[in-house]
This record gives sequence, structure tokens and C-alpha cells, in this order.
Amino acid sequence: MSQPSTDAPSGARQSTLRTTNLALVLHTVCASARPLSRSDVAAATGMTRATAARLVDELVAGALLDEVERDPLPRRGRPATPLLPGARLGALGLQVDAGLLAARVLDLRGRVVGERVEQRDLRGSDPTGTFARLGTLTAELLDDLPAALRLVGAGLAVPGVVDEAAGVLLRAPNLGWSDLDTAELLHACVPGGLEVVLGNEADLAARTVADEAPGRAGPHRDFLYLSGQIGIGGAVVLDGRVVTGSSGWAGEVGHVCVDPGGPACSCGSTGCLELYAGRHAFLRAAGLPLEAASGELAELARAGDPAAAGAVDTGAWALGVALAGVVNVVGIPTVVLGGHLAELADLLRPPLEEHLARRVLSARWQRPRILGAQGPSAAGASGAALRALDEVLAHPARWLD
Amino acid sequence: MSQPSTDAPSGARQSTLRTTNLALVLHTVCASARPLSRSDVAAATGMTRATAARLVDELVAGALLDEVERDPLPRRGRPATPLLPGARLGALGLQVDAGLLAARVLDLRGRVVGERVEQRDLRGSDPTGTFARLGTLTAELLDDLPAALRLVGAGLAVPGVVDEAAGVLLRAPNLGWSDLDTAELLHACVPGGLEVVLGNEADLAARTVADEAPGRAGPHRDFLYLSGQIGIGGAVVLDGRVVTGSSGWAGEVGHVCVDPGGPACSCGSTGCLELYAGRHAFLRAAGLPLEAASGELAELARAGDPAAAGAVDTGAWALGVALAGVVNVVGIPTVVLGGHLAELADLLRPPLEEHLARRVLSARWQRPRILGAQGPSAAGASGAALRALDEVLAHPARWLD
DNA sequence: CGTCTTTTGTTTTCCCTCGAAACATAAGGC
DNA sequence: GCCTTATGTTTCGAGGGAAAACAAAAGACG
Repeated sequence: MSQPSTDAPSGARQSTLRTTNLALVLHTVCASARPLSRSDVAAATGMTRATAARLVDELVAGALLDEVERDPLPRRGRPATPLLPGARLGALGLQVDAGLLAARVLDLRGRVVGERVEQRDLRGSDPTGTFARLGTLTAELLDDLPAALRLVGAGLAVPGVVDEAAGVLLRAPNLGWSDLDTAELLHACVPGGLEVVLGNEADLAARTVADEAPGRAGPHRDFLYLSGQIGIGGAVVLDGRVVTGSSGWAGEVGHVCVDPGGPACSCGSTGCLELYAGRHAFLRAAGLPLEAASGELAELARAGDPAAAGAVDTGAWALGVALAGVVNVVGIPTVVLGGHLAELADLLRPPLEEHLARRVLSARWQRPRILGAQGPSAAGASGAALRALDEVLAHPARWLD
Repeated sequence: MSQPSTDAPSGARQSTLRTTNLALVLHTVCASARPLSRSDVAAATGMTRATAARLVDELVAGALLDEVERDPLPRRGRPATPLLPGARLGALGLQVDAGLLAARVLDLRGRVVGERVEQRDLRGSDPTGTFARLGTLTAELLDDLPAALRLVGAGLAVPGVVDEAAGVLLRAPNLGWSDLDTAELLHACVPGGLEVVLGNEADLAARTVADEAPGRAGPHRDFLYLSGQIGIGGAVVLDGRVVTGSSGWAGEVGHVCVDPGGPACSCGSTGCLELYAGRHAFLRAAGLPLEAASGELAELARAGDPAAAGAVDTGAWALGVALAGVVNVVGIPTVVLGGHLAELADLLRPPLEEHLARRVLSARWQRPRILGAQGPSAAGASGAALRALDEVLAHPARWLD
């Protein structure tokens, strides 16, 4: 099992000070919306200008920070040298989903340096072939990257339960895979020496909402992220951090019971949320083929099609019951709808917010809000890259020399 | 994870090293099941004996650690001086519940130094009078304490939603109180200068399971704690830490929807867990008066009384539906039943574990387990004291001079 | 146009804390 | 009584940040 917190509680020495402060300086620059100068960093961290400058120099030398051209703003005093996160550091984010393959590279400023996204039905596909194709996409992508770019890490987002430490995909019903050792498959298909960390798609996608760039917080610090794929995954974000259970089995919102007397689910339970608000449930209720896009359903519903409207109402009701339970337990009134639910967010919001207002205990004090995820598709790939880049923010000293 | 959260990101200076290492040394001694020597501390933390000894000396001088008599164990080498957490530091834990008032003092070793517990029906009581009585109990308790004992903090556990920062009890339906400014009431009734931090009863009680003494981890690091009072509160414990939402509205497990078509709840929703597994629901279904103890119900059920057995079955079913949802979302398969549910734990376990095995997605990989909370009554009071003592562990330097 | 003011970045000196290693101490083993 | 062993203490040196003076690069202003 993964144990992030079992860091050997080692005594802090002099060098710990240095690494801590390096991380603090880097984080301060990354967190800022505008470029900071050495002097700004000193003010923001409470260090002296001397100390801040020394640390910045070191980070600039290691390409973790860039000194950029200064604004020709007419201001008094010696002109400052603006600093930005290093554009020459990047991370690779990969995603395998039931409907797509994606490879994307983000730099430390959070910009997309390059990407390949391919729509493709991968339900029940052969893992070996799928990973080979992902490897081809990745190779193409890396070929196109500027030569100066240095990849510091990589991640893979998958729609299922993973054992991150072991690199094993335990269960991905939508893909029809289980107990898959991805480490080996990835080693064969991803170019040399780059270690790829496995992660759950919803957890990683939630990062793209929590952070708008590495170290820079998004507008919402606490929310529940729902990733509507064929199933429904979820992630709890508290104070900007994705709360991952110790086991990897967190976030299975799709199998929260909405009606114990409801139909049987393939998981063995009855009345699971997925049976009412999963992608297939929506399309079936609307009388659409299972290959249809959620956008089509949204258009039909907006045009007044009764079957489509009914599908939305049923989905909103089921989401209301399940999410009310989650909100009551974790106390976070903000829900971000991602995946195919994002396209339905505008339609779902009014009825869903009403159900939540009725069923959530804290509704009178803090009214639950429903938001649609913005961003591009394959958010999991971006999230995987973000996580790798966060590793640099957490331990910058490791990337100096 | 290095720092909890909302610490002003200030640069680390020399003195930060010292305070960090002081905390590490203190924590190391507290976490150990047996007394450690200076040399043991050095080995456990990776510091040199010189450094460890210097820090230990400082903590001993401040009474945060005690040098105790050494075991007359015949061993080679210079005999070590065993260290224990300081017995002269204590914290006051208070609890106001629908059925009792409690005041308890724990020392840094986690021992009960003194306590007063009073059974009393406080439903719909007058806050002023209740707090006055609590003040009397507290004064009696403090009078009996050894003169050498120094109180480092205090906490109050209440069965409801609190705004910890403001010291306001927002909503406590079982007491019939709401929007109550406890800071003022406590100031009047608790002896001089001691600041009392408000906390939710379930959150605090969960600490008594997570830690068996300040800084010393209990056998379970990840679990869901259920506090069965008249309502049902809950707390999620991840890696030994109680996960408190940013709002204080977390843990309302009692209002998770078990059956959307079920009866109306006073909260405005339908089919809430409380209506099936709350204290009153159990007693009513068993045909007992609402003043009866849960022990009576347990005895009846064990004796084969059909109404009592039916009440247990219904409760187990409802808990199964609700807890399955929570376990699916937070991924923690261990549930500790506290409050009146602890007395029913043995009866609830078989049917409840069966329901969970069926409804929890991860059941085949990690079978959900139900445990009954051990410990004495008024666990909230102990938890409140533990929290205050944890403050000493986190910032020992503040208690040196 | 030269000087003053203001802000930024750099250099110097000092102090704090830890590591390294030698030293001192208190026992058992023989 | 001397050797061995483990613990605790003292001394010295080095790393890294604070404080404060210093240097630099611009606008402001007479």
C-alpha cells in the first residue's frame, strides 16, 4: 500500500533549512499571478533580500526559475528583474480512457507545450495494443518538443482503482481491465528512463480545477469533483489538496446507493448512482444510442425533447440524493461536474441545486453550488503532468545539478 | 505532508530548526510505548547524541519531559536515563451532551488525572444554567488536582456543528441550542484565564480512538468513527488525523439518505439514517421508552425479543446503506461505532458487515470491518483534552518559559 | 544637466544551531 | 583491578540565515 506520510521523521539539519527555503521561494514565485522580483520574494516570505536573492540565484542557475525581460514600466528606483517558473522544465501527462488516448506536456508555468489526443473506443481493448498506440503518440509528441525542454516526470491517468506504489491498475470496469501491471507495459512504450506514475483519473482531473498552474491555486479550494465517464468517479479536494485514502479505493461515488429498492447493479449492490446518472443511463433514458455524445442529449433537452428532459430530471434526482449524502459527510458544499457531466452541467444545475438545498443539512447556512468543469478534454492527462510538476515544487533541490 | 495548512508561509530561519527539532524529540518520546533515553532519541531521529541530549535537556527543564527512575535492569554500559512525557502538564476536557456533563483532566502521558461525570437530561435545557453547573464541576475537579499540575489548555466537546474559530455553537438539535456564543459563557464559568476551544463531539471522540495517548498512535490509523447520540455524528480519520472540513459542517452521517421514499425528517429531507438508527428510532422500534438505555435494548435482543431484534435488523440495514456510501466515497473500510451504538456493536456487527460486503465496491479486496469503541463514557471530554495536549506536541517551544 | 530620492540587488559580518569527534562516566565481564 | 561497552558531555568547526552597510539603476526635480 502507499504510505505518503511515513516519511522517516528525521531531525532537521542546516541543509534542511536550505531545501525548505528553496521550496518556499519556488512556490512563492509559482503561486503568484504576476512575475515577482527577488525583492518581492523577500517581502512575501519574510526573508531578507540577501537570503531571497541567494536562493533565487540558485534556482535560476538550475532552470527552475527564469529571469524574464522587464516591463518598460516607468517606475522609480532600480528596475527589478521579473521572475517566472522555468519554461524549460516540463512533465508528461498521459491518459487512457474508455473513449480516448491522450499525451500532453505541460511546463512549469502550466502551459501546454504540446499534445496528442485521439478519440478511440477502448472498451474491452487489449492492453498491450492500447499501450503500444499510446507509446506511438507519446513518441510523436516528444519528437516535436523544443530540444531545450527537460522532462522531470510523467504520469498516467486511468479510469479505475490503482495501487500507486506498485504501479498496478486493480480494477477498471470501463476498460474491462483488472490487475494490470502498468509499470512493465509503460516501460516498453514510453521513451527511455522516464518513470510514469499511475493515478486515478478523477483524482488527477480534480487537480486541474484545484490548481490553475503548478503551485498556483484555482478559485476553489474545497470542492467535490465528479468525473462522469461511463461510470462516475469522484475526488474530494480539501484546502487545494486531493484527499486520497490510504487504499486507493476512495471516490467511488458511482456506487453510492440512491435507492436500496432500485435495480441490481453489476457491482452486487442495488440502486447505485451509476444506474441513474452514468453515461449509458442518460443516453438510454433519452432513447439515444450508447455511442451518442452528451452534447446531443443536451441539445435535445434544450429543444424540449421529453425523453431527454426526463433523463436529465432522473439524473439530477439521483445525483441529488447521492451528493447530498456526500456533502453531509464531508461538509463541502461545492461540486464541480467533470467528464460528460460537464456538458450537462447547465441543465443539471437548477434541479440538482434544488434537491441539494432540501437534503443538505447545512444548506441554509451555505447553499450548495454546482459548477461545470471548464478546461479541455482529457483533464486527467493535464492532472498527471501537474502532479509530476508538483514534485519539483516540493523538492526543488533534487533538480539542482 | 509537511505542514497542516494555513501557516503563513514564512521563511525558515535558524530558530525554526530548533523549534522543529524540539517538537520532533518530544513527539518521539511521546510516540514510544516504552521510555526512551537520550541515546534512543538520537537513534530514532537520526540526530547526534549531542544534539538530542541538548534538546532533551531543554524539554526536561521546561517540564515537557520527565527523567524517571531507571529500571534496575542489569545491562552493560553506562545506565540510561529513561524519559517520559511530562506528568506535570495537563489539559482540561469538557463535554456537554444531551445526557451528561463531564470534566476530565489528562496529563501529557494520556493518564486521567481527575474527572467529574454527571448524568443529567439536558435536552432543551437553559444554556446559562447548564454552563454554570459545568463550571461548578470544573471548579471541584481543579481543586482536587495536585498543585504541581500546570494546565496548558482546555476544550469543550458539544454534540453539534461549531465554528471553532469564533467559538460559536451553530446548531445542536439534541440540546435544542443554536447560534450560541460559548466563549462568553465559558469565560464566566471556567477558572481564570484558561481558554476553552470548542469542538464537535464526534471529531473529538474519534481522537480517543486514533491516539491512545498524546502523540502515540492507536491500533487504527484510518477509520470512520460513528458517534451515536440521539442523532448520529461521524468523523473521518485519515492517517491518524481527523479530517475536518473547512466549514465545520462535516460528519453529518445521520442525515445521509437511506431511502428517498422514506419518511420525512425534521431536517427537511426524507429517509435520513437517523430515522432508522438514531437512539430514539431504536428504542421506539423495540417498544421501549425513550429514556431507556441502549444496554436494555441489547439485552432484550440477545434474549430473543422479536421487537428488539427487529429494531437491530432495521438499524443494521439502514447503517449498511449509509455506511456503504461513505466507505465507497472515502475508501476506508474500518468503522468504529461509538456512543450508544458501541453498546449495540456486537449485535449490529454480523448483519452490518454482511450488508457492507454486498454494497461496498472494494469489499472483495478489503473486507469492511465494524468495531465497537472501547474506552470510558464521555469520550468527547478526553478528546478535547487530547487536542489541547497535541498543541503542546506541535509547538513545544511555546511552553518553554 | 546635475543632484537627490527611491527601490533593488550585493557584500560583509555576526550569530545560531547542528554534526563530528574526542572525552567522561557508570555500569558489567573476566 | 582492568577491560569492554553503552550513555552522556564537551569542544570545535561549518553551514546558512539576519542585520546592516554598500552599490547600482532608474525617475524626480530644481
